[in-house]
Amino acid sequence: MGDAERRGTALGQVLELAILLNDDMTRALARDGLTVARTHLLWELHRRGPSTQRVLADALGVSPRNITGLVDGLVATGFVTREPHPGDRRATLVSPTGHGTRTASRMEEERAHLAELLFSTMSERQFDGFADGLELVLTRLREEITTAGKAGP
Amino acid sequence: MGDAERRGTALGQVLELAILLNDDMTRALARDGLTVARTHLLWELHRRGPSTQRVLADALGVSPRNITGLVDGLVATGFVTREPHPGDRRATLVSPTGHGTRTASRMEEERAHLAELLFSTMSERQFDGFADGLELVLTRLREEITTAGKAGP
DNA sequence: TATTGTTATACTCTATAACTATA
DNA sequence: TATAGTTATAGAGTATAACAATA
Repeated sequence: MGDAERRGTALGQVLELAILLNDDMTRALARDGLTVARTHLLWELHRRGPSTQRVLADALGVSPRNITGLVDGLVATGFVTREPHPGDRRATLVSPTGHGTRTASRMEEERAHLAELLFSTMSERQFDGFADGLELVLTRLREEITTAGKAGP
Repeated sequence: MGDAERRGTALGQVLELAILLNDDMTRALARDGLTVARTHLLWELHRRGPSTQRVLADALGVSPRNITGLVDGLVATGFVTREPHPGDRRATLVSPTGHGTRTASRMEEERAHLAELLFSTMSERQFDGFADGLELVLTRLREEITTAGKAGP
């Protein structure tokens, strides 16, 4: 196998990994009554503590209108609450409920468990080699994106 | 840094890589008037040649109704055609247009270019280490999915 | 009776634009 | 005048269920 072909194979595997991880997460979240987008919001809230919708819109990089919808869904399913912001009557403060906090914490544990599961079969040397390559690929991709912004399927 | 922490960092980087690749592809496809889902269909068509919608539904793992919508979009934007199936008057045959075929071919080239860009800075040894680890991670994840089907965010 | 694709209906994520209430 | 969040509108992706035409 030539270099180009081996690189193509590796890229294919990276893309497959991305798809499998995404599908797996989507399935797992659905069991909790969550979607990927709503979980992303819950996650930011878990990290930042109670926040205005404006802050969340900037954090997630989506429109304020979109945040309204995501918060609507999370309120309806009991993961967050919407309360008047003390001090700015235009704003609302979104906070995780107990259920929301417990769910986010559990997801942290499950993520650690997944990391363990994926990497525990590797030898120290294998893991280091993988981690080094990963770091390089990520750096290269970040550069490429800030430079131009183009890719294939 | 302990093992658990290093594994957590690596998983985080894998997830970031997945997100960056997805965003990058979405942006690039939008310039061609395509979306990820429509491109996936065009791609299958490019590989399989003219196919019925039923076959495409099975190939993409989505509902026949969804294929109707995706094909509608691709017909409207000139990437594929819908014709009566000779031999089964229930079915329709979806085929790539010249534009569709050219676009798919160009995407193949761009993909090879991306692989080159991501991996060309690595030494032979680095690449091999990364590819080995990637193979292991993918195998482990596939196992996990067929076994149960659970993960974190 | 089984299969192919459609119409009908619904939910989620996403965006822009116009508008309300407040700063 | 500027900001926070909403309503209004729109498009894309996804699903199930009912139905038509054909096998």
